[in-house]
Amino acid sequence: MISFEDFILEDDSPIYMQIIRYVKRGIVSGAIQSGEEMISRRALSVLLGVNPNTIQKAYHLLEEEGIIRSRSGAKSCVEVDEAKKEEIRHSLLQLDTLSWLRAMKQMGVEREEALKLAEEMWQEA
Amino acid sequence: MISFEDFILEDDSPIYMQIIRYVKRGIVSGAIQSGEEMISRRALSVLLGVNPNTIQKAYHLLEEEGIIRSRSGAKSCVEVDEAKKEEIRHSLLQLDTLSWLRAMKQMGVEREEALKLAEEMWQEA
DNA sequence: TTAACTGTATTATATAACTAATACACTTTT
DNA sequence: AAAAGTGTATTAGTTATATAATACAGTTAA
Repeated sequence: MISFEDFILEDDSPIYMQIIRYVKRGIVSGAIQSGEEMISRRALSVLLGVNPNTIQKAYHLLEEEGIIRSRSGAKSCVEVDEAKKEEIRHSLLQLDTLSWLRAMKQMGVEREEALKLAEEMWQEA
Repeated sequence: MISFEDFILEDDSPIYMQIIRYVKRGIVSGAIQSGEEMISRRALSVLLGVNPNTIQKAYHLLEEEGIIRSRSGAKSCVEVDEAKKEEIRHSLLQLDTLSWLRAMKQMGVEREEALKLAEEMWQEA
């Protein structure tokens, strides 16, 4: 079951967005596999100290995106085929990297300097 | 005068935050220098198609952070010494890079793969 | 000096994000 | 079968974000 063990709340974006991001990244890494059960909405709300409705919003959106499947009464399950996984992987890698590169460019950081900085900070991240 | 020429609205974070980020990054790159006049709140609101109060919120926070100075009736001015500039540069580089590296790690991307991806995408960013 | 522009402040409204409390029907477990 | 857990829904309230319409006093420029 997906336990959200290493999930940490940040405060830059809405909580339900952070939950969606966490699940998507887990799917990309392989830590979350198709067929796995999600932790229940109530349990996750207690675990994160967040309102159940906020979790419901995240799960509902995940279902609308075709990433999880829910049937009333039972736990929700992750359900993604290889094509979906590759689609998620591609879009996340692209968007995250682009926004970092644009930040560096806007700050006038040279390519080599940016790469060197990333290389040096890798282990502490 | 700081004209916000290349400023583009994205929709992931609040507009007033994006404005603050834009000014800070400009200071780091040197595109925005201490002593320069800011575009007026009203003019910027027209330029971005955004409510004047939203601009006022951004400018007010920039003043609270000790980045601009305002006197009633005259245009606001950027006012940052070298120490402040270095502080901004350090925190922005650190935070932006850390969040990208964490994203890569959460997706199970190896260090070499991440660096290679960034290198390849540099020009299109 | 006047007119235009500027920063600042106020009041009102709308939507999004989050919390709170509760209810109902379905599934799983005991 | 009964209890516990589950997805789903509803209603209400708070805070943050953004818009809208004014107003006033200080500064700048004609």
